[in-house]
Amino acid sequence: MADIILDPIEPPRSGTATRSLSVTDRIRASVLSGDLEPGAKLHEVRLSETLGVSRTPVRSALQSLASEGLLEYAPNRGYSVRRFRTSEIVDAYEIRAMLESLAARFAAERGLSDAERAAIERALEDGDQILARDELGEEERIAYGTVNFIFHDTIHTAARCRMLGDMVRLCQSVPQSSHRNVVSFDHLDVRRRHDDHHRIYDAILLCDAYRAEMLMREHVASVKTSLVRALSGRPSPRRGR
Amino acid sequence: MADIILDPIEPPRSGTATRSLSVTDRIRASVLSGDLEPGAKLHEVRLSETLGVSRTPVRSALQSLASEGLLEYAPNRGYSVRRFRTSEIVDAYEIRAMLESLAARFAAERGLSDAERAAIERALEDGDQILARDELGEEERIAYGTVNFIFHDTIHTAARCRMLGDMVRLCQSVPQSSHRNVVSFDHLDVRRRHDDHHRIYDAILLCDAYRAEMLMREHVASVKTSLVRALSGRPSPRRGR
DNA sequence: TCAAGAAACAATGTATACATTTTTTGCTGC
DNA sequence: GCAGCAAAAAATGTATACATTGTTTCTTGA
Repeated sequence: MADIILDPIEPPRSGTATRSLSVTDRIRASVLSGDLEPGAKLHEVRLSETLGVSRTPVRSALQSLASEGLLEYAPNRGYSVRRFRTSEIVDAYEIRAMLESLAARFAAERGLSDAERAAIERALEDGDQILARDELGEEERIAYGTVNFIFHDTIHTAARCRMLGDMVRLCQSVPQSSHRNVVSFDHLDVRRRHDDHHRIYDAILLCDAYRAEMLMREHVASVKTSLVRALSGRPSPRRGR
Repeated sequence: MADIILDPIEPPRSGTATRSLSVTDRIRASVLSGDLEPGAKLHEVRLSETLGVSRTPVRSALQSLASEGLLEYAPNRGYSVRRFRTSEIVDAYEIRAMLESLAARFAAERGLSDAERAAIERALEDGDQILARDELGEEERIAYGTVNFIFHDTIHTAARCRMLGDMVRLCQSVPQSSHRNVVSFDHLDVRRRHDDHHRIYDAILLCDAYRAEMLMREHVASVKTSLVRALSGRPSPRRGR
């Protein structure tokens, strides 16, 4: 039984958000980490006992996670962990490519704030520094993952479109699709994609909306390609350099 | 007070779905129709009394609608009808253009079932017939709205990508963005867009993924253009014909 | 032995009471 | 009259009891 890993929710110390939100985060983490296996049924009473809360916040959390697409719901039959086919995970990257390319276009059309420019430039410099080395250790990978996240997230913000940000988040809340995995690919691929970041930023600065869109679309699509390659077990092709 | 229009929920006659779902549909309709004004606060007790149910299904419904993006939620402060700026409604069409163009590409790449081919061809023929007249009455507009919906919905189905369908639905669940409005534009615009449908279907049949994508993107974007024109009060330009 | 049905069980759906937080009200003092 | 604070009111958050639905198990009959 997989829900043994779920420790009780903290006592209601003030300043904490509602129990419903805490429980939601806890269960979401269990699903995304794979501790709760796909297809597993989520019993309200069992969860409430494990987490030390009543069924009310548990039900609220399950409903939230279902609307995020992480759980399946059937009336009178409860919730279960959604099964994601590989094709769905790959398709999620195609969708992200469309959404993020639109975000890049919006950012180019609508301009960056000073803070956003600073954040991106910082992310680019930090990335340059991390990738200067020949080999990447676990620590560097995590660090670059953060840098990568900041770059993309800042552009989503600069797009000034809440719905777009929400949808990108939906794409990312798919098991095995988290941004952590992105950096676990080939070193050369990561460098190439960091190069993409520089180009995308240039296009946005120049208000070249078309180029920003196309570059971002290709950028995200290349992650899909790397993913497919990794899933099929084939090594990444050596390009002439 | 606007929630007078909400009649009580039907008694629990069997065969009906859960009260939570009924309440969700009821409140969603009130929000989309504009009976509940943007920014209005939704009090759980008041709603439960008006609808003749307890707070439990009301809370469930409010949470659902918030995750659909129709309501705002703040912990300990409840739910209110989300205000949509005009820019957000327009942006929703840009997002739809990206998503539906991807759906058209997927449909072209993955092929149509016999039933889907039949459904689209039926929609195209019905549309031809409706638009053959010189003027469109209210009845014809509603009929064409249905035809238009079937065309797009069938392509979403043919894309074989649940996440894509879910996201398009999110785009459509924006006030003033319902497909009903699409047909209330200029007659020539509607004809032009029906022509688009024919071309898109051709491209999908020919497995021309690139063309299907581009045509669909322009198709949805043109709705945005019509919307912007309608919002700004300018008449649609007469093109030479 | 197996299919069909009924009863027991267990799960989810709903109502309601209580707890906590937010908002309002009204008082006090300047 | 108004700023600031305290108490009261009202709203949301949570727990729990009950209702309804779904599932399992056991019995019964062929």
